[in-house]
Amino acid sequence: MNPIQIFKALGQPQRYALFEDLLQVQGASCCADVIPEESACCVVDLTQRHPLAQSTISHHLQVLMDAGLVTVERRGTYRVYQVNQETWESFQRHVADTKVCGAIRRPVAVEPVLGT
Amino acid sequence: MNPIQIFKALGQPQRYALFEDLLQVQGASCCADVIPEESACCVVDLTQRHPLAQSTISHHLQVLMDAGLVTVERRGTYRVYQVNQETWESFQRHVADTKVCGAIRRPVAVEPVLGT
DNA sequence: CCTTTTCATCGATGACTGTCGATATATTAA
DNA sequence: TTAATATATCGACAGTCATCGATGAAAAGG
Repeated sequence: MNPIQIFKALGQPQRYALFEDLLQVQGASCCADVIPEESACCVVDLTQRHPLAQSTISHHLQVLMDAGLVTVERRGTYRVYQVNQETWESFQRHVADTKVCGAIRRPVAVEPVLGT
Repeated sequence: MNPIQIFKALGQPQRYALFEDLLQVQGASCCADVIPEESACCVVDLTQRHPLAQSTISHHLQVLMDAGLVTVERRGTYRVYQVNQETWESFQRHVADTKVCGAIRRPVAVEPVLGT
C-alpha cells in the first residue's frame, strides 16, 4: 500500500469517478456472470456510464490496479473489476492515523497534563 | 473541501513530503516568532529540509493552499505555514465514509443478521 | 532612502498524462 | 477454422506539471 500512489490515482476526476462507480455498482452487469450483489463491473459496463473511450477506461483501470485499488478476474471474454477492499481499508487507516503532532495549534489554551 | 483536489495535491511525492513535514514539525524555526509547539514552518525552514528550489517550494505550498490543506500567516518578513486541520479532518471523514455498497464481496460467508 | 531578507511570481523547458483511434489478443460461438 | 465480442496495447498528440533561475514585492533595519 503506497499512499502517494493512491493519492495520485484518485486525484484525477475521471479515474475517481470510475473508482466511485466500482464502490457503488449495484445494478445488473452486461456480463451475465456478475450478480448485482458482487459490486463488480466489466469494462463494457463502465464505457456505458462514463464519457470515455474504451481504451481510456482500460488505461485508468490499469492505473487503479497499479495502485492496488482494484482487482481483476477473467470470466469468459469479460474481465470483472472490483475494489480491493484490503488496500482501501489500509489506506483509510493510513489517512485516519495521519494527524498533526505537537497538538498545540490555533488559539487553543495550553493545559498542563493532569497528574504530573 | 474538494476531495479530488486534495487527492491530487497529495499525489505528488515532494508535495506530500512538505505536507507531512508541516504535520510533524517540532524543532525550532528560523523565524523566531514561531514556537516549536505551534507545529508551523516558514519557507526558509522548508528549503533547508527539502531538495527543492525556493520557488518550487512556494509553488507546492500554493497548491496545498488551493486545496485548503494549509494556511498562511504573515509574521514580519516571514510567512508561517500550518496545516489546516479543519480541512484535513473533513477529508479524513470523507475517506472513512467511502466504502463499498452492496457488502457481499470475495469468498466471504454471508451470515444472516441475528435477531431478525 | 537604501539595503537586506523573505517570499511570490514569471517565463522557459523537459517530462509526464489524459485522451483518442487503430490494432492486437484472447475467449467463446458457429 | 472463421467470426464475433471484450479488452489490452500501441502510437500520436495536446495539454498539464514539476522544476529552475531570475525578477519583483513587501517588510524590517540602518
